[in-house]
Amino acid sequence: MKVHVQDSRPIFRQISDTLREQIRSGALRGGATIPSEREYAGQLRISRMTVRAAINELVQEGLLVRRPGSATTVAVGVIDKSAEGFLSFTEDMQMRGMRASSQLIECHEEVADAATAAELGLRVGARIVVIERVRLADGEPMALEHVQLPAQRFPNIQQHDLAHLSLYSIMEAHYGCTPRTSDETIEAVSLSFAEASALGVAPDSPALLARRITRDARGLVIEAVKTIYCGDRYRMVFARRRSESNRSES
Amino acid sequence: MKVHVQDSRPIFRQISDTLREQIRSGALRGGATIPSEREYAGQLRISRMTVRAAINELVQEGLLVRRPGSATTVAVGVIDKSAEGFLSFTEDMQMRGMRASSQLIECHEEVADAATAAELGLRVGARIVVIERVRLADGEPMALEHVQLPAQRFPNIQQHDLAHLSLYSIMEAHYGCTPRTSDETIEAVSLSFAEASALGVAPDSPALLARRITRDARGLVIEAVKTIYCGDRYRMVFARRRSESNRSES
DNA sequence: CAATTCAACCGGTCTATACCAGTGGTTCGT
DNA sequence: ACGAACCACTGGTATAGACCGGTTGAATTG
Repeated sequence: MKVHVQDSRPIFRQISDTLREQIRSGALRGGATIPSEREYAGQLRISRMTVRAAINELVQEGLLVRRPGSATTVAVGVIDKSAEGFLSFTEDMQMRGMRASSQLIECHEEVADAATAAELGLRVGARIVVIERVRLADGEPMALEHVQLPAQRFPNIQQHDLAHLSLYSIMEAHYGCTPRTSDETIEAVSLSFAEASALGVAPDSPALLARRITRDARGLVIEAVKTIYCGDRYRMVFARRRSESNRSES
Repeated sequence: MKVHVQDSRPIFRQISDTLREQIRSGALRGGATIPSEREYAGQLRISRMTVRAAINELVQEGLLVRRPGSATTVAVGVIDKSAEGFLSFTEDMQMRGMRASSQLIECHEEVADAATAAELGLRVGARIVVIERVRLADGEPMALEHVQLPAQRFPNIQQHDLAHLSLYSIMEAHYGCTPRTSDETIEAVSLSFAEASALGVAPDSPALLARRITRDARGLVIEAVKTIYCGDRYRMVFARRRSESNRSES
């Protein structure tokens, strides 16, 4: 392993990126012990604290496990980090190796009622954009999606290609808005006749109803989404991690 | 704020705990700016790096937001951390203010078939413990739970009070085993006649089927759980966070 | 040989210091 | 009045050293 001064990344990130790559690529197997912090420091001629910062990142991500008094090892059950956060439908399908697209059913501005305004953190009467789409995966109907956005935050968002682009990528590219946190609930429901016919399945089929409130880094609500996933076509995948009660220096 | 030498916690944890409490209690509102790192350091007569370690924890948890060149502020949309990890059924119900209990349907040892052995990371033929329970919340049937454990890791676990205790608390107290990561899938299904009658609802009712593989800190599988949640009684709650592409020193 | 001791090594915490790159307000010159 | 330069601040990164308590295996002792 080497560190380069001309690299724009900070040293500790160069190290963590290298280690991450070695783990992902399988060069470092699960359970393998990595060299000690002092060894890295001496080898690379950098401070031990810098090495620790690098290793901290990977411990954080669940890739490494520290054992005081003993060596640091590569975690065995590695969590797929992409499944840890939350994804837009487009991203979700991409991850499953499918192509996402949409049939636009509705897209208009309207005035927020009390409940919606509360959800989005707006004043009653503020304008919102409502987007309703059938979401397709490789051309097959997979879900019904109902999105509400604050109109002021995303002016003229209707003009973009809502049939093929990820909503999050549009937000990020054109409005400088990055989704950061979400509160989500999931329940099982039976499809109504209208929903079932839109998805091309039998009425009363079981389905997942997911509601999501998404916020950006400042804590502002950027969308309220209600998605109905076809029960026999969609399975939601999670990778979760308990925070250790015995936290470390972080 | 004060730090105490006689406190067994490390200094940086004393600080982060205090700050966490101030945020949770509302003494520090969302959006409020906290004193600078150098100010804390001077005030408490400790090193700035120690202050950083404390603040890092809270940034990590999404409670604080750093803004280089400017102040660190309390995050606005605060994620409920208890909903971020994964919970045992008992913990889940506790969080909702309900009392969890169980009706034990099955509890026996058996030999793992190929599929189960693979799930639990055991050799085919290894012994496993199977626990089947109806999970009740405040006395009402809420879910059907099917748990498989490696028998070797949890000898005589059948002896414990599986009707009232959290499985995780038993694991932790008697086997020194802490759940750390989980891979989970959730789908919508219709209840079979048997399942419906066990839960006391109509057949073909919609339900959530959750499958979970749980691992400890070493990456060893400690349980494989299949839970069927009654659709009209249970709603799954998540708080999720996207990792920022622009990571910090951590 | 078994039990104990001990030293080498591990990560965990903390200090004091240094310099950088941004941010935002003040001040100065036009 | 207004832009430019400056400066006092913020967090971000990195250094080199120190001490602690736990782990482990080898050396020593009974």
